[in-house]
Amino acid sequence: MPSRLQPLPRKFFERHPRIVARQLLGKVLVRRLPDGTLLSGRLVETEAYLGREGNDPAAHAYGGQTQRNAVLFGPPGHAYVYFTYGMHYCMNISCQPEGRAGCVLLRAVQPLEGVDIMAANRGMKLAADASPSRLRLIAAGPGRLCQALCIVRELDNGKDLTQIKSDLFVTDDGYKVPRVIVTPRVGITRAVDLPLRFAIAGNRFVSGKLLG
DNA sequence: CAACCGATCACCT
DNA sequence: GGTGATCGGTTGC
Repeated sequence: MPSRLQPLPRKFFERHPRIVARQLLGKVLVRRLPDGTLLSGRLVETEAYLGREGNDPAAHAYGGQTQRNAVLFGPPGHAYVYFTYGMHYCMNISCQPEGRAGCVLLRAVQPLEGVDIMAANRGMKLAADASPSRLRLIAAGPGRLCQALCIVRELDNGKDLTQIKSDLFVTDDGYKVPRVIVTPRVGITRAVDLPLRFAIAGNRFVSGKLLG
């Protein structure tokens, strides 16, 4: 029961985004809805974005602090949720000590609890015998992940994910990641070659093609 | 299947 | 006024 477990502590997120992105693989993202319903999924794909000192032109923090990206410059372990392409949210977690703006983008989860509700949030009707390829469409990709878990900028941006009472957090259920694949990041036009995308090798719930 | 395109808007220059 | 850390439908090989 991931829900009973503790949120990962702030120290977990205080490290370099590359380390945090790697270490988040296999952890469980938990969302508690207002009515108490639990939605959760195992993180199978993440991307690191570096702070200013990392000289990462693909990162939102690259141009310095603005109103939009202010959360990234705050303490680690907070949600940075932004709206893009006119219709999608993306969720990141701030990393590194306050003042340094690294973060990790959550790109995909393998649905665990509340699968039917997450599918419904995505406008899908799931048959009882839904195939893996269909289950994949629930949360493979940062926009899908947010839609499935009801993550929106208006309510979730800036939320502290390390509080025991938080309705959005990451926890460790003891799962061991068998093998990790590292690739360049997806959907960016600058720093396209940096190997900062991490995924669980062979996992079907990763966005794009099956890796490893 | 890969490639392309349209949707649609917050944000920054 | 241009540009996206995207998605899903359509087109065409």
